[in-house]
Amino acid sequence: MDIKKFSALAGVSTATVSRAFSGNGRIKEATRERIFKLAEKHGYVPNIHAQRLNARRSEIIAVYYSFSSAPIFDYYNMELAQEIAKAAGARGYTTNLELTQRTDEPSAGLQRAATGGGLDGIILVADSRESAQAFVKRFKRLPVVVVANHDWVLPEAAALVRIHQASGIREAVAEMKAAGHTRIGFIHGMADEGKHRAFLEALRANQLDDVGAPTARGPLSFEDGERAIAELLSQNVSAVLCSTDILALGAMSGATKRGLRIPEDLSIVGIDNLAFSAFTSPPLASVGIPRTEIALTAVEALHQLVQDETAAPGAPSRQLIHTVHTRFISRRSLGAAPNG
Amino acid sequence: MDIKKFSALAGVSTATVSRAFSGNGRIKEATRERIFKLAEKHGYVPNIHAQRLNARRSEIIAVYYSFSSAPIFDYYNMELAQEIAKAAGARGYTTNLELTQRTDEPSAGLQRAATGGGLDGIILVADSRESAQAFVKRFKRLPVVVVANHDWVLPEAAALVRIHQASGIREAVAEMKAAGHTRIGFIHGMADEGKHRAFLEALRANQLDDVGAPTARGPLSFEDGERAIAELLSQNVSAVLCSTDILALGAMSGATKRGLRIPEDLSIVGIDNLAFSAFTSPPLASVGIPRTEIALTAVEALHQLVQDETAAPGAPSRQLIHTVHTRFISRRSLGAAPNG
DNA sequence: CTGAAAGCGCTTACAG
DNA sequence: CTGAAAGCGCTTACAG
Repeated sequence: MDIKKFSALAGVSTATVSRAFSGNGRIKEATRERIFKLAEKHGYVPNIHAQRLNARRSEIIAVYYSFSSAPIFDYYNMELAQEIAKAAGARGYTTNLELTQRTDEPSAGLQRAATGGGLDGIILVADSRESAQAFVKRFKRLPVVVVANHDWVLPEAAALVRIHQASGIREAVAEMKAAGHTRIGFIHGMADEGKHRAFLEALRANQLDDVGAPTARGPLSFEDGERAIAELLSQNVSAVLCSTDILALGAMSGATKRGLRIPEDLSIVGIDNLAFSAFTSPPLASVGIPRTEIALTAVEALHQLVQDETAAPGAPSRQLIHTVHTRFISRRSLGAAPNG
Repeated sequence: MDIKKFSALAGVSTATVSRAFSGNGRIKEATRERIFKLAEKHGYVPNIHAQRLNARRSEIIAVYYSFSSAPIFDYYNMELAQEIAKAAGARGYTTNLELTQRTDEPSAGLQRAATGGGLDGIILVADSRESAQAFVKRFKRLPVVVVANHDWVLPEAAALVRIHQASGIREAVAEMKAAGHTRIGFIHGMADEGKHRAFLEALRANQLDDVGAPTARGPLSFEDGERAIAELLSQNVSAVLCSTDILALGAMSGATKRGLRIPEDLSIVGIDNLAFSAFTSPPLASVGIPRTEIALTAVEALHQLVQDETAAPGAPSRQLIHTVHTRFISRRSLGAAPNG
């Protein structure tokens, strides 16, 4: 049943049917109602592709993750994707779940949709400036919002949502200091120079030794965390900040295996505040990322770009920059220093 | 740049350009190459909505979760959605990430897409027969694959992927028995009658008391697990099977808080085998769900339905039923019974 | 308020 | 192998 058959059946023109469904143009309330009733009865629904073809708009966005090396679609990113999908849905957009094996090579589906009008825009979650830049360049014509760590400057991006990791990290280090820790280690994640820099700054701000701060590489998995903590323990740390909660959980596990109690013998703090981090044993103190705020901000920014593009196609617009702040979440894995 | 401008520019008809891109119809290799070069140069890409309008096909599917009460889009479902998106991508489909607040009311976007031709099909992950039936009825015209627990019969569903929870649960109980456990408790999740029944059967199969087996309700969160384990501990269990890993983690946490060591004093086993369950402390023994197999099977089945529908629209086809088996994954949270 | 008709950007029988 | 033309199912100026 297409609009032609249906309009004949309803005894009106296709134009009238179209107006009834789109809400555009004047139409008598009575006719509209009659059309709706009939549509319901005969199961007529406008074809969405014909509408999109006309509108040159799809109401679909994609969330894409661009990483500097291995692709990670881990819990953190899943939770963020969820929030974005929710915020996008509230704005009338459908969200594509994009997963890809190669970080430097968007999937064929994404490519196709993005260049062929199948996507109104993309929210790019990127962990390195280079990959974000490459991505933005590749999809020059499409509205792209980049969600990024704080200290990036990305002139090419039309919109930028920056996560100010430093605020939460500063709070975390202050808490550690307050708990009597003076020798604090750091476990690296992927492409986390920003976090590490913020950590060093926080040490200085708290009159702690930043030059001699013990460091170990993750970068990614629970096992990486287990391995890394072993390294750090030989360097006599009493507390460790980890670049991600996953690494922190690995670190807790590794320390426990070595017979240490957390937090009595060793304090561990993560970054990300995953949903389950509140429920590990002990519960993991972590730097909380405001996912909902990030999602809302990114979707609003994208919507703005889409609107602007509609209003004045091709017109250069001012870069939108938003910054969201992180906050330390205190939990039992951070305790008093052993002999403080 | 549309096909008209571009074909003029290339000095051929729109038909030829179309054939170059679609791969349908004969076309001289040389012309095709020339067209590709030119398209690359001028940035011409066929409009995807026009193509879909013609094809009456979108190459988009949705994964939808239908739950008997509160909506849950937890780690388990996220991991499954990932696998489905991956399998779908390999088949050329894009996957929509559907999240909804009301379980009985698909989102407006899903509704619209599903009925307006925006979706080729839906993979429905359902935890109750009723909700699955209602869903299938609602989207009568659309290919729907239902991913469900084992013992469902769902005549309305065109395709069914059944997760045979009983096989893994049987193995789990056998292992507990082998470890000397004779009094095994169960923590309920949501809509998990199937799992519970399998548990009772497994007890009987192992000559254990199924009538007196202590039981507590979850149903959902870590906290639920913490609460439930407290109930069970007063009933003198030495091992507990939990309906989900999340509940199991809560149970471990609750038991630990009460001063019990796992597995020395109490053994805990989950169901789902989440990615992080291998890394909790102690690592959580669990019934593994073959997510990749489920995803592949579901996508293949859906693809099959789509193909059938294309070949013979409206023709009733045989119901596709696949069963995938679960398996017990042994880890440290299951140990010898205290005084066995 | 409603309709006839052109147009959105492709594809595909049908001819050649 | 290639082209002219009708068609996919809507929308929207333009008239009335």
